[in-house]
Amino acid sequence: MSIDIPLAAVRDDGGALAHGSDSGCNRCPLRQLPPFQPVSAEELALIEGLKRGEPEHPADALLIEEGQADGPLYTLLDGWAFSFKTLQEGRRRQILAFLLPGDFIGLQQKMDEAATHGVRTLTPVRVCSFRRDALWTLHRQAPSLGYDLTWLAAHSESSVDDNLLSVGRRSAIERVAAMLLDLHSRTSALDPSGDGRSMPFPLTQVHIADAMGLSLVHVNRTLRQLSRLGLYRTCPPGRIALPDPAALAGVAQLRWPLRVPPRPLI
Amino acid sequence: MSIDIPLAAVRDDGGALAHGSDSGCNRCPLRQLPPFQPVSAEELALIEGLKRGEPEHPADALLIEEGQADGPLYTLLDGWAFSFKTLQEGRRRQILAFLLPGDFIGLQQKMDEAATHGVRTLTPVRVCSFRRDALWTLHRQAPSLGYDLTWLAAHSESSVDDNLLSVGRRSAIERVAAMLLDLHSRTSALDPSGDGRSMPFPLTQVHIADAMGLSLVHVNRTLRQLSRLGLYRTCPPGRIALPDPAALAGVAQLRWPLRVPPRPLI
DNA sequence: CGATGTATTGACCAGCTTCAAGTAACGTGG
DNA sequence: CCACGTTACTTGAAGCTGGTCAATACATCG
Repeated sequence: MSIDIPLAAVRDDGGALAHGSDSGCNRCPLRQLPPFQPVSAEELALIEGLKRGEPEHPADALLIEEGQADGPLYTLLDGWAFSFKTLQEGRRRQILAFLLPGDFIGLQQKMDEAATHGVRTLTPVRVCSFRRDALWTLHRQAPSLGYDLTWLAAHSESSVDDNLLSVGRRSAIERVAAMLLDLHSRTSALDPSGDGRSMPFPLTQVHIADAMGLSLVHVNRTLRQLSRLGLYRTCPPGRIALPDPAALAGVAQLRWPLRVPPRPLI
Repeated sequence: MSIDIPLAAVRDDGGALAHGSDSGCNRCPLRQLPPFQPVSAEELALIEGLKRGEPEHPADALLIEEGQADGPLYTLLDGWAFSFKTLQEGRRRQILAFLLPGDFIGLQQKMDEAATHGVRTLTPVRVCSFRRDALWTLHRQAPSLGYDLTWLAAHSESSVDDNLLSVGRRSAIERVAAMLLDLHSRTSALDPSGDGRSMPFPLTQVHIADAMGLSLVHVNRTLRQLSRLGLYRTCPPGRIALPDPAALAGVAQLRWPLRVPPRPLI
């Protein structure tokens, strides 16, 4: 059994944030990375004013519970997570999207009375925690950041769209290949020093199955098949290698390379 | 039953609601319907200023093409449409969501260089067409409407989330039942004078198949099965009846009734 | 009155699920 | 340090859900 109490056991080291040009957010290592668009000093100050801290959560922790009424608002700083929905009791969950550093968490839940999907960590994570009213304040005080929020919401859908296309219309091997490539592209963009062939991979085969609408057993067979084709290899601990991404893209019915658009970071 | 705090703030500082204005948008019949939240006179004026017209399109018309660079921006006023993605050549499309009056079309495409999904009409439609720069103008000049745009984007994902849950984790009969109930709830909310049992239904079985990740043949068998169970009946022309929605919800593994939250209309 | 699109049904079979069993890796406590 | 529990991974066998192919019926519309 995992720890399922969203806010318990979380240490929040907020309150000690500097408010100057040399402040914390300005030195946020994420902002230096190529995928993220620059922001003005004013925007940065506003964001920093809404920040509450950088709590950490362990692996396999529930950040947002399905149906939760007034959940948190985060930007994922470090680690992996995923959003999911479940059908009734006991039946397997459907993973909607995998969340990587820079992804915004809780937007959807804040737009509704109750969270329509849950969010759970895959690895230990560090998040940037925002005040409960951050969404409205961002919109009101900085239209450009409000626009960015709409951007994030729209692209969050885009990611689910891709997943739905896979689950609805691709065969098992195509689905798995497409998923591996998607994660490969996104992690590569976040790690300019990477070798472009191997990547961190904290998912178990159960996660792949839950994301792709497949059974665990069949995911295993499919991965073995990709192995035999020389398109997939595990390189412990917690990493995998994709020796030939272009060929994998051929299997996935995907045009390569995948586009990773520049994106706002809030 | 509580309204989200930021939303309440939006409405509070919005000033007097539009009552006596004689403008076109004010008389928009959609705005009178219960699912749609009221807007202030100022907001309404801004929206109206961005409006370009109310073009009509025939049935089965492509409103947005996949990959299109600078597409249109609409609110659907009358008729049905759907968004979709396709894999390569010849292979069947995946329908992502069905669009009903009040739904915003083109938001996602405006947030990217190119449309990530296409949009096609199901019936003849009338749309409210906006200027190309409407999104940014709305955010800049009326934060409350910018907030509404984020709301619309988030709920657009929510709809795809539901679909993904169905396609990934429900059996054929559960999927079809869930889809019928979703459309039933949404159309009922838009038609207070309806009888609550029958609804307009412009979809063919091919559309159902494309939305649910099933083959046409199997959709047909599934509908016949629901017929035999007394949960589904066609009542031409272009309508269906769901004699027992609660029982159908049981089949779909869905709690009934479905919540149709009050929503912004732009 | 063909042409087209939609619905329906049967026969066959493949992709995937389920069930079952066994292996490997790892951490924990005696 | 090893026995044991736990979790992840692997493989085989059997069977079901749903796909494909094919044929027919039916309606609408030039």
